[in-house]
Amino acid sequence: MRSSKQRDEVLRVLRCSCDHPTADMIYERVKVKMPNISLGTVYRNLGQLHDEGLITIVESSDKKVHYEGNLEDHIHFLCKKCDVITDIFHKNEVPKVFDSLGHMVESQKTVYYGICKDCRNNI
Amino acid sequence: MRSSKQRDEVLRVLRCSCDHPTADMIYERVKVKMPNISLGTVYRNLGQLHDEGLITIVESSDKKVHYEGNLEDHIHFLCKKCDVITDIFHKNEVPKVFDSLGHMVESQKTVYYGICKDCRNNI
DNA sequence: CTGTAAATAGTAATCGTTACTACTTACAGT
DNA sequence: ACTGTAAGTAGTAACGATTACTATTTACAG
Repeated sequence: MRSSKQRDEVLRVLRCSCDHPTADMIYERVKVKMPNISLGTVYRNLGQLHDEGLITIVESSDKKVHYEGNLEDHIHFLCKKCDVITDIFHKNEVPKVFDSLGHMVESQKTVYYGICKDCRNNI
Repeated sequence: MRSSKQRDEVLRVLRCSCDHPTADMIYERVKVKMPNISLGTVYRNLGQLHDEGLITIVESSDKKVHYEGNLEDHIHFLCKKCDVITDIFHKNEVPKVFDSLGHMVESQKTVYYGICKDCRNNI
């Protein structure tokens, strides 16, 4: 992967975003410093950064893909009314944290990511 | 919500599916018994069933929404090569299960769902 | 420098999902 | 049973997030 100013700026913007922006939101923020950047460039670089493991994709309620630049291990609370995603960093005190934040938890999901047996053998 | 044969069939198909089908896959399966059903009907009923909490949405690697009719509490393993989603029901023995299945886990995500403080107060 | 392959801007195309419309159906009230 | 009506449906058009394409620019190895 060659270096590019556009990709650097996309990554910088995402590292500075504490919300979980979509490609379009990132596009608008990158345009502040790079008015001529193309939306396609943002999409391509987000894909590359994700492939490299430098950013992650966050599940959301709308149909758009949300990105996150904070790689620190944490969990998400997703409000089903306003769709806001809240970061929770105190992993070991989850019930206590939700209690103090005032959020009402209704359910939870855990997903593991990796490579399955078949794909490992068929390389 | 009034009863409808189409919605009953969509739910029946999803209850019998052990994979995690998309709206289009469900459409094809429902068409076996109801050849004239409309794709829009499938989408609308999937939305209603989800709103009623009778089915759940599963995160996936492609851009499509995957549905699940199995409400039993379990976790998912998502292969990043073949995108197959595997159900894991032995929640308390996760590392052991992955070991015996031969899957290589690289990362995990936990998401909590509910209603946030602000939305609870603004009702 | 210079050749080249990757990256970009701008635009067109794709396709999963929603919206719309005329028609049908479930079902509550008579 | 009838009937009014509002929800549900089939079929099709529209939408919009994402991807593909193309001519041009840029990074960088030799």
